[in-house]
Amino acid sequence: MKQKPTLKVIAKELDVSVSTVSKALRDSKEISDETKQKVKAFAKLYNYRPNNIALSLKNKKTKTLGVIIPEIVHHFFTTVISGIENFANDKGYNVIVGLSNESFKKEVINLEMLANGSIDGFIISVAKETLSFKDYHHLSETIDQGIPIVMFDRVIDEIECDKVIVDDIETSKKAVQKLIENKCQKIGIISTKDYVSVGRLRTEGYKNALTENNFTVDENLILKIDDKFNSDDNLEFLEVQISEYINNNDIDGVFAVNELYAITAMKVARQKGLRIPEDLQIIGFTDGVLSKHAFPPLTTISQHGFEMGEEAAKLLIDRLESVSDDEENYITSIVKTEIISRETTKF
Amino acid sequence: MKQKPTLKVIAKELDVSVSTVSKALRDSKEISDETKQKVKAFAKLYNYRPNNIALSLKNKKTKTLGVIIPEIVHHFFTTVISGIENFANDKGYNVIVGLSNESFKKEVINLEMLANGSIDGFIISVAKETLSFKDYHHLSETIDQGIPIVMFDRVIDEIECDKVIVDDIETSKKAVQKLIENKCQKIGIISTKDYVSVGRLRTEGYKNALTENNFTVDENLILKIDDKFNSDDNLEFLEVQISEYINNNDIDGVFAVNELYAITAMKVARQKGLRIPEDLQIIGFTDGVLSKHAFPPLTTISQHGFEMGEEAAKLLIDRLESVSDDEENYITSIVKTEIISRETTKF
DNA sequence: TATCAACACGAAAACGTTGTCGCTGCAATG
DNA sequence: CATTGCAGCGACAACGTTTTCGTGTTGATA
Repeated sequence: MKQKPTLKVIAKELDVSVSTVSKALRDSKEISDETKQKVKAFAKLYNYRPNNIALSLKNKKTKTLGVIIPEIVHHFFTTVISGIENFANDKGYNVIVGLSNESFKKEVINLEMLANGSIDGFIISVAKETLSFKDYHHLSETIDQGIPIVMFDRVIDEIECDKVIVDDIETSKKAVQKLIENKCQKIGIISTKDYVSVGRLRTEGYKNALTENNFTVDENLILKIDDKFNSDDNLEFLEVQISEYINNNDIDGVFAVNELYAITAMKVARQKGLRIPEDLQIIGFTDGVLSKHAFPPLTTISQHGFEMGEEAAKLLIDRLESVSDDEENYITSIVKTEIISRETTKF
Repeated sequence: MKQKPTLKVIAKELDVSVSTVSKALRDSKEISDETKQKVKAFAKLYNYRPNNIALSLKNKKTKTLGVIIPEIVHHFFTTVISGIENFANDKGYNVIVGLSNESFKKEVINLEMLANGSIDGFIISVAKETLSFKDYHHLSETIDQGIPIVMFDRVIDEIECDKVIVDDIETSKKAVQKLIENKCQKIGIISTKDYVSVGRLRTEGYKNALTENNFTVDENLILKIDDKFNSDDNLEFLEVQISEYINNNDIDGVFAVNELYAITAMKVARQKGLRIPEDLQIIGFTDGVLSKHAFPPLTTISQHGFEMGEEAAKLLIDRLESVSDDEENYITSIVKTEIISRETTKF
């Protein structure tokens, strides 16, 4: 087992000083070509790599981004991580991932665990529990300490920082508009409780589309699922709620606020003998594996998670590397969405 | 913006030495109760947290694990990460994620980027390209430098290190056995090229099951998909291959080496007018969202990714924290699999 | 009153790196 | 020959922390 060589051992071995070795490796003009050759050859031979930790300490920069998300077994979030990784790696940054599991406490712990010098900045999608508690002190304190945060998807209006979102209102309006154009008469929405910002906004877009087309908004057609935690754990509960909803309302079009809700709606509709899209047209949100491989393939809205991730990473790194330190000049970046028409809608 | 306080500023503020502050905070008995109170109160007030980087440099331990996987938009891998995170966090470790995108070069870069002191050890599932190139120098060199590696799922026999796998041969044998018991007469397998260890082993298990039941092994029934890269990029290609395969062989049972192959097989079978499971029974490998939400729900083998992740993290942390430094004493941990019977098999 | 332990604290080194500054010796200049 | 200039290198501080090893003061004991 070869131990990693340090400047010190190279220096001793070559009988020069540490500073000389350092300078030689960085091609300083203070050092003679002869010495440079010697040092570089030796360094190469022993596969010298500067110790990152020492550099971090000296530079007060870790070149590492902290990403905190509610769950990782989730297509959208992993797509975003991909985008973050892609951009960050290109810029020489590493990505360290923390999972909140939708829990406020775990989110706080994760933040504190990393905010002690381990990372230069955060990219966060906040936990549902945090949103429902409305307790954001950990976030504002982090920003206060000079560690920048970029929020994506689930953002908090009260906190000032860079944000990356889709235009939820406009997007869901487009989706409902499509349902209307497809001759749906009675259109429902399967959404989340209002404390989840995306759910609230998408419901708003749904309502807007209806009123603009002279449909009356029927609150009975608005289902707000209450799943505080990881949705995979209470699938039956979800199914029961959606089943009741579909049985009680003879809708012919439904907009679901995420993929899972849409797929579940398809499932219960099929059990009820409804044909898709003849009897019921469905549009989902977030284009993941499920939508693509569902039967029939689900018409859905693509959030372009990869681009969101890239954009979030770009905003964060820009802020980290900007010398001007212009706080309060925060950017909210809105990434475009797109309806992917597949087979759960007539057109 | 409050800057993070250091021991030095606390010391200056309280007019004591840095050592005194450090000792007071760590409850050293060298320090009087009075001073301790004073220091602790001040530290709390200014929300002092020891700088992790400085600690890492001093202790030569980062308390960070590097996880390198081929892709992250992938149910199995994210499940494993969940397990790793879960275990690692409990032990006070962070997890830094690197993506190889199935590329040898990116795997090497990721490894080098982290092996300079940023992490204490690696958990890796190697890229397909690495497996096909058979170039493992980056892995052996890392181990040589004293950085332990734990491999999972896709492992390399030639490299000595801790490993976490499922018993692929035995598991796929069980699956095929089930197909046989379900009265299938002509059973095929959709696998990968042989350089992917899991594909090779699962094919072996398939053959074993057949011969043990006095079936003849027909090489035409063995489809070895050649997808060197991210499988999502060439879905059509995949579909074409599987479609040809199913059209040319009138099989009534098929074992697919992963979820996507199984789902695609279902799709082309449906297009061909085959009923599932009446005309064709299908078993997949890796229980992900697709299997659960497919129509009909797919019978599949659960690899227990979460447990694999936990086990990998455990092996790595055990090795990191073991004082005895007993190299060569490597463990290969085999986690149990389980057949989840759903509706693509008769029983 | 002299000796000594106990107590409470400070100085300094170390982890690996970079950059500033200063020093030495040699060549070129007047 | 004396001065200057510069090439080439080393010493040292600094980043923030922990820990070892002093060191000075106090109070008690002989």
